[in-house]
Amino acid sequence: MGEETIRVLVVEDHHVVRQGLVALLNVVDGIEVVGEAADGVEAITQFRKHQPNITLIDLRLPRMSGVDVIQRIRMESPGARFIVLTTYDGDEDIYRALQAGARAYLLKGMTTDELIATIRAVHAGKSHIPPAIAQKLAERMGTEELTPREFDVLEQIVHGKSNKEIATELEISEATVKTHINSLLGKLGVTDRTQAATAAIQRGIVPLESLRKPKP
Amino acid sequence: MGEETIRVLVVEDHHVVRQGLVALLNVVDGIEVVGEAADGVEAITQFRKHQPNITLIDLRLPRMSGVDVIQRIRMESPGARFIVLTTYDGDEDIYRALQAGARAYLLKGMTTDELIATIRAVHAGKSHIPPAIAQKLAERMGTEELTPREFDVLEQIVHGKSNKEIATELEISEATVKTHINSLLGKLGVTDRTQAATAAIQRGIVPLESLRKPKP
DNA sequence: ACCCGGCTCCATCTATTGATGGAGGCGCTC
DNA sequence: GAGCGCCTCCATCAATAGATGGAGCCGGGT
Repeated sequence: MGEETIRVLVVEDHHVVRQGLVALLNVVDGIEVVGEAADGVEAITQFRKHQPNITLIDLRLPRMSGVDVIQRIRMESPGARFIVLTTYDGDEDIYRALQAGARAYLLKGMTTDELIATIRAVHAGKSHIPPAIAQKLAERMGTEELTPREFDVLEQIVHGKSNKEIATELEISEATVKTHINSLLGKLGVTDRTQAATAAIQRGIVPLESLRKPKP
Repeated sequence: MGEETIRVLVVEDHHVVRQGLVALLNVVDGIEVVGEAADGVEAITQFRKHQPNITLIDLRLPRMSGVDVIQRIRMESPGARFIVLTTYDGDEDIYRALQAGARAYLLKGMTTDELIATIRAVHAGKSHIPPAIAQKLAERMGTEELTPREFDVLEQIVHGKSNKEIATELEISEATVKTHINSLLGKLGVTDRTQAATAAIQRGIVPLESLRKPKP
């Protein structure tokens, strides 16, 4: 195995980073970049077109998230192999990406050698999760899952809503909002809504980007 | 002007991104990468050693922040020219970097052509701030400055402390804490501590990284 | 059928938070 | 030295937030 050239698709929205990656990989023996995509939708198009052996993918993408792309492609091509490549290390994203079927998770701080070694390893059928990431996953395991409703409430809290506003927004009573808050505080291991908000952001449960714009 | 080769120093902690940038720039006519640094301290060493015309620098660096590096180097070499290159667009960092003397601020999403054009422009003595960034700066201008004490309190709020805990931590009375909170809420344009916390994170006033570890 | 977990609601009580107005000290600037 | 902004403290009040315990409904699984 590994005799043939490894065909790679690079999905990354930052032009310079993507072009840099392509430049770096194309000079490596046995690796060929067969396609590039700058957003999630393009990623799927490019995947179908080139059927790469390995897809190097960032999770933060315009139009469709990396996690969604992985899920979607794996439905069509269960054998597809993904290496997640990202700067961000929010626990939640790591978890979701691996759930979706990513074989490896690399932070952008790794060396070129590590990247290449990982590409070869994953192509050979192996998985690779760095110790630092494995650590976070282990920590996460202890964490209880939030119920859908608790998640809704948490989202509103992060967006700065009061209990009354949340009640109106979700069309439930304020008492129920408090009930949900009470249980999510417990699950997150925090003691008040402010801690819940920062924890949610820090762990990537609620994306920071959702704060930028007021809302429709 | 512009006859000679532009000597560039690349400061970026992510290996693949840095190597990608170097690879991209070195094939450009009239630009030569004379040095690389992966953290703030190394950046200063490399600057002294190579005296580059342009320093391409990320703000998020280990050991010493990009803003500190710019300030430090500008004290020694007031003519030094910096182009800030970052993914993150927290208002506060933009402001501080430009204050410190950066001539241009680019997001990593730009194209290679834009990057090269900016390097040439800055070398020719011009400045370059993209419209999106200028926009944020303008918005920021309307914002009142927080006093040192208000900042201390805000920091504690983001870290999930109660008023009582903040009072103890800062060795002031709870009443004083409330006074500070009241005025910082006004300055931030929010109505409660939870909104203050998310706003602080979103605007980059309190770095998200400070949440990772509890603290000594 | 029974049980369990999630979602809903309720009432009650306490603690925390935020608003307001007033007040003295301190250091800087005009 | 008068004025100004910051920091400190105080008291008081109203609004929110959080804890607790109890309750009914529904859907899935044993």
